[in-house]
Amino acid sequence: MSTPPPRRAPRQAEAERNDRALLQAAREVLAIDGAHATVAAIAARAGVGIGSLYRRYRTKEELFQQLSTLSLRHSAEAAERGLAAEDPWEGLSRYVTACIEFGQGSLAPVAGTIEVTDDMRALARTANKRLMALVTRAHQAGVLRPEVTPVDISLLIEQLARSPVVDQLRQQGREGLMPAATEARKRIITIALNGLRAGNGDPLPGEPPTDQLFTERWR
Amino acid sequence: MSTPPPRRAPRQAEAERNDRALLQAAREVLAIDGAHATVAAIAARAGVGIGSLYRRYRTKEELFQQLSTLSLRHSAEAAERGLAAEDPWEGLSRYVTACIEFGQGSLAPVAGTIEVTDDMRALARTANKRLMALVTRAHQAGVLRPEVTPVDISLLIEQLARSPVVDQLRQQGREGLMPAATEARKRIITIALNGLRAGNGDPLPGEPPTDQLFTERWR
DNA sequence: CCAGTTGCGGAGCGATTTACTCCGGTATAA
DNA sequence: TTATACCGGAGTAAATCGCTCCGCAACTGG
Repeated sequence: MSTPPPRRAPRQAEAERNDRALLQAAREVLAIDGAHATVAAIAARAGVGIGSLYRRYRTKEELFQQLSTLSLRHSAEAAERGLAAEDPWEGLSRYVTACIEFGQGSLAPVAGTIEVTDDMRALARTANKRLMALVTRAHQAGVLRPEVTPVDISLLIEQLARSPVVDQLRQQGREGLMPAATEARKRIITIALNGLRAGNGDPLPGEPPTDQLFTERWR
Repeated sequence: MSTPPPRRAPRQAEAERNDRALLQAAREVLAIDGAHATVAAIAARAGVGIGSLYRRYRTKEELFQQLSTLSLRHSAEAAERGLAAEDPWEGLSRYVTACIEFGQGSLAPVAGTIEVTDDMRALARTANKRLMALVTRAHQAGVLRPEVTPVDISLLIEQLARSPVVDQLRQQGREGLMPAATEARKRIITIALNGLRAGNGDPLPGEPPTDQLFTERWR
């Protein structure tokens, strides 16, 4: 009848490692399989049993929500770091690079399939506000093509956030070629970033895109 | 006992229309669902019965092989047109644009899952030879960044050949936003092409990628 | 060493989805 | 009208899905 004394969980460290592995694995599997990503594939890639996944997240949707929240938080932080940089171009290009490397783009396929929480909405607003500041500052410094809008930047990030080469080599298990693929990917990103700089090449066609393109997909 | 006179097939025109619709639908579904694309989804998007699909192609693999062959043929032809252009930059950039618009990138997920025919190998060789010529000519004219290799170009095409925004809006059936998405996509492509031009921005990092990255994936 | 507790992996479950077959019906040329 | 070539999609066995459950291993306090 006595209250048992509080005890430190025996295997808590392993649990935390597993959680991180699950989140990273989920990003990778989502990048490869898109909307058809399965919990079995995620658990397998994390080197973790299915049971452990379902102890931490009650459903597949809950896992994806957590993934989205973390991604948005990371994006907001990256934008803050970008604004902290002295050089406007450095700030913007580091923001873009950070978003790409974190695997922001893996989340595209879950848009519309999960319920958007208030947390997610607030983080998205913050990140977007900071991105606008980054773009404005770069425009004023004259280092960014004047026609480029924040939505252009977001779409460019989304476009570069998945790497067909890297994803497919991962899927085929050809780990030996991965370093070369990662290097090649960095070159592609550099090319795209160079295309954003002021003074180079053809003007951008069409009207500036509205952010409806970006928000509407999450319903 | 007389030989029956040759007759024109009653519904042959419809059959041809269906074939074209199937191929286009396959490209779209592959772009959205990747390796998990199903025959049912392809037939439905084409507005055609499953039976009609299987009358034309004995298996799913046969359909994908035909798709790959057509895509390679298109790529070789686009490179030829590029070489025919007078301006070296115009020739290269039209080749890139043509490859992207044809949906070259939809095929990435089928790499390694289908048997490569001799036809496909020959077409790939031709296309690659012409791409090398395009790149060399652009280098000699001094309009292309000197570090850029043909493999860089191929990887850039692959990177741009799928559009996260467009694909997802299609999947969600939001046809109303598609024109805006298509315009926005063109801006992204222009940005990337501008990044290829000589004289702008940072140098490309790392070693030039080997074409092992590109060939190995088809086993 | 022994209990006691906590988290582990994965076999198994019912429901769904898969590639593909088969056949009754329909559009078209003669 | 009749013959023919092609159509759509219900149906089939097999595979796969998200998720539950439980026997077992790893760790802590005595």
